[in-house]
Order: sequence, then C-alpha cells, then structure tokens
Amino acid sequence: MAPVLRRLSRFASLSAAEIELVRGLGVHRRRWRAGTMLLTEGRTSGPQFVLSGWVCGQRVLRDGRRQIFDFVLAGEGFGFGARAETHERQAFVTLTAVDTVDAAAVFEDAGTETPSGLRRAVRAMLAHEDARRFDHIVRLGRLTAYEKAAHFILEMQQRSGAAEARSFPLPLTQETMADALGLSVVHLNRVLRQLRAANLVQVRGGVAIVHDPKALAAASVLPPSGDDLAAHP
Amino acid sequence: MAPVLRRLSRFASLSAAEIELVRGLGVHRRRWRAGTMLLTEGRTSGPQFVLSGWVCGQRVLRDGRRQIFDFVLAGEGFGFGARAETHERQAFVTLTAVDTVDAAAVFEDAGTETPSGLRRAVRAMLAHEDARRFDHIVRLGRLTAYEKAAHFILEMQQRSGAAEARSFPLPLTQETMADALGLSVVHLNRVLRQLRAANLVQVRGGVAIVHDPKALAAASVLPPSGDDLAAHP
DNA sequence: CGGTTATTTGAAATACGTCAATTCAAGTGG
DNA sequence: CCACTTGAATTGACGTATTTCAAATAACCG
Repeated sequence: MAPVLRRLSRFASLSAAEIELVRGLGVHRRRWRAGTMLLTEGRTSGPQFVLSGWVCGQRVLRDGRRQIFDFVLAGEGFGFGARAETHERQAFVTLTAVDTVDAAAVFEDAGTETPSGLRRAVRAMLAHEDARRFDHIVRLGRLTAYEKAAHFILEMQQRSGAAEARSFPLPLTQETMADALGLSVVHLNRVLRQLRAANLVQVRGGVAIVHDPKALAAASVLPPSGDDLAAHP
Repeated sequence: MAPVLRRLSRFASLSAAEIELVRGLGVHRRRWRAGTMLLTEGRTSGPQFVLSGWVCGQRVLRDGRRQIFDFVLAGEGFGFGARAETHERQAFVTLTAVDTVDAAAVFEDAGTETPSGLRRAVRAMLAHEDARRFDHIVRLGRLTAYEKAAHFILEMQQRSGAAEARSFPLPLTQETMADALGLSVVHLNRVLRQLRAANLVQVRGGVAIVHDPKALAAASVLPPSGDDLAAHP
C-alpha cells in the first residue's frame, strides 16, 4: 500500500490509525492484466485504489474513435465521486498489468465527527482531478499538437511524484497518448520527434527524460495544475 | 425566481417550504451587464443562481486564446461545488445582461437530517454539469467541426427546457460558440452554413430553429447528456 | 527465432486557421 | 428619417496543421 500512502500524504497528513486502515486494505488485493475493463460505462461499482500499473478513464464512440479523459497512476484511485452519474459516462480500462484494492472502507467513518485526514486527502485528490479536467479541456480546445504534447508530459512528470527527477516512467503507447490528446498517432509521433529534436524531452521505452524543464514548461503554455502542490499546509 | 424553480423541479421535487425558501432568494437580486466578470479565476465567492441572461465559465491564455468550459442558462447556477479548487481554474463572465441572486441560503440546512429535495436537486444539477463536461471533452478531442456544432446545438436545445420545441433562444455570438468548441470564428461560420444548407438547423438573430431533429442527432454522433432526463423518479 | 505489436517515415489529401474584405444588422445622434 | 458608427456575420483566397494511407523498420514476447 506504500504508493497509496505516499500519494495521500501529499494531500493531507494521516493519523497512525488511518495509516493502519489503509494498510489493511492491502489484504484484498486483485490483479488484472492489460486491457481489462474495470468499470464499464453505466455500471456502478465501488471506489478502488491502484497499487501498481496504469489505468485510464475513456469513452469509445460507435465508429471506434476513442477519447481518454484521464489516467490513474499507482497510488491514485478511481470510482470515487459520490455522484454515480459522474462515472456513468466513462469506462475505466487497464493499460498495463494492474493491482487494485477496494477503497470503500475509507468512507466507512463518513458519519463521524470532523473530517478525518483520510477523507480530506481523498477529497483533495478528487479536487485535483477536477482541476486537471479543466486543463484537459483547454489543452484539447486551444493548444496546438506541439503544446499538447509538451503540457501532457509536464503533467505526467509532476504526477509521477518526484517533480525534480529528470526521468520518470511513462509506459504509454503513442496511440494511448494520442487518444488522450485528441491527435492521430502519426502526428503525435512527429510532434514527439520535434520535442526530441529541440532537446526538450525524450520519450522511449516507457520512460520520459526531460532535458530542458524550463523550455518544456514554456512550450506547454499552460501551467499544469498541481504546480502549487509542493506540500500540504 | 420562476426559472430557477422550474429547473430545479426537473431534478427533484421540492416541498412547499423549499419553494418558499427559493422564492425568498429573489429579494437580493443583482443585475449585471454583458461582459462583466462575476467570478475571477482564483478568487472564491458564494454560489449564485442566474435568473435571466447567459453566463459562461472560461479561461483565457496569456496570448489571448480563450476556452469556454460551459454556459450557465437562466435558472441554472454557478460557483457551487464544495471544493473551491474546482472554481479556481475558471472565471465566470456574463455574455448578456444578467440577473443573479445569492444561492448560499440553499445550503444553510446542510447540517440537518435527510437530504432535502432542494439539496438533492442542486446535487443532481451539479452531476449533470459534470456529465456535460465529459461530453465536452469528447467533443473537443474527437469530433469534427461539423459534428461539434451539431452536438452543441442539440445540447443547448435540451437544456433550453422544451426539448420538443423546434426553436429556442441561443443568444451567443459565433465567436463565443467558436471559443466553446475550440474552432475559429470563420470556420464555425462555414460549418453553420453547412448545417443550414443541409436543412438541419438554422441559427440567426439569437434564435436556433431545428428543422430536422433526427438528422441533427445523427450528425452529432454523441447522444448529449441529459437525454434521459425526461423527469425525476 | 518467428510473429505480433509499436514506432517511424514519406507522400498526398483534407480539415481547419489566418488574413482581408464585404455585407448585414442594429443602434445613435443629428 | 437619414447619415454615420459599430459590432457581428459572411465570403474568398490562401497558408498551415493535422489526418489519412501505405509501407518500412524497430521493439517486444512467447
């Protein structure tokens, strides 16, 4: 459960009891392989944490066009959201082999007194998710392909934990990234080549290496949400 | 307050007391003229209902590019959302002359027992808003300009209340619509002309006239959210 | 190693944006 | 009622971004 604890702690500090509670979730761990539908559009199921691997929320049109809404990294969760309708319109699919645990227990103290650190952390995580969705909209609507790619990589770098690190895991196929950014695979490939040629960033073999963070930020136009998430108050 | 009551009633039935409460909000009515910033990015203020006129939530990039996230029609509200962060990333701007009232009172019974009809209605309205945002993402990322325009008009028709009506008010400039759909004004204009030529729909003088609802729905690829919102259970 | 899936590249088509000008609609003040 | 503005809608010509089609590597996996 380490990835979950690490990430939740970035949003709010947890009590010892809460840490134990989260650790306890690890018992009911489930493993899925790449390409599995975890949560179908329309169907409702419980909230889950992802321990390892990558998941995405997406929608597929009748003619095969696909739009990815967001990714779920190790330590993050999905299927939260009190309102079921929010999830009625997206399906969650594993992009790699994935380990998940049921996260429903996190809300079992819902009736109790002050908002627990745990619930505050989850709420902050959801708020952060919302903020990203707004960025995503601007990105899709008003950025060029080059800017989209730059912004996306920057966002992923920040979410990957070590914002300082030059290199971080990005095990997504170009097709997947293209479907997130509203581009064709071929064009994304060309844009990535441009970014590489300009010596901003390099994506290869499931790993991204940022050579020029400053220039990359400049190229992405939008300051990615969570920039301000240095530490919780 | 009639527009607000009408809209809330579509989501949940209100008790007589609740109807009175909402009516009471009308006392503190405020009028704004077109082009006013009601809620700036980053600043937090209370929730509000729009009695008349049109508002949009948007973001403007440094270089002037604008992306509109959503519109607020008469009877709808904005600035809700428990999490302030959600609104930290968008500004609300009036597109026409607008009347608003403070909606904070709606939440004053927050501590009480079962979810009131009022709160259920507002929550449903927010859920609906979320669902639309997902549609918006797909629209921006994966629909062609022609499909975008068709889908947008269809969405507006449904939100305008009378889903049956052939004609409904759509007092938006083409520039505004273009900024919502991630298109240039010129191209949107051409696409609207195509829709008119194909005899699907006509937008002129702030009014949209749907000539062929079936064909329009077919052209919009996505079934707009709220299709299923015939009446509450 | 062979078979499959991802990445990369080229050439051609098309969708969409930009620039610039014209028309149209709706005031506004004389 | 008529110039005269002003902002929006419309159109043409042209440039560019992005997609599509097709094929050739390159990486991965059993």
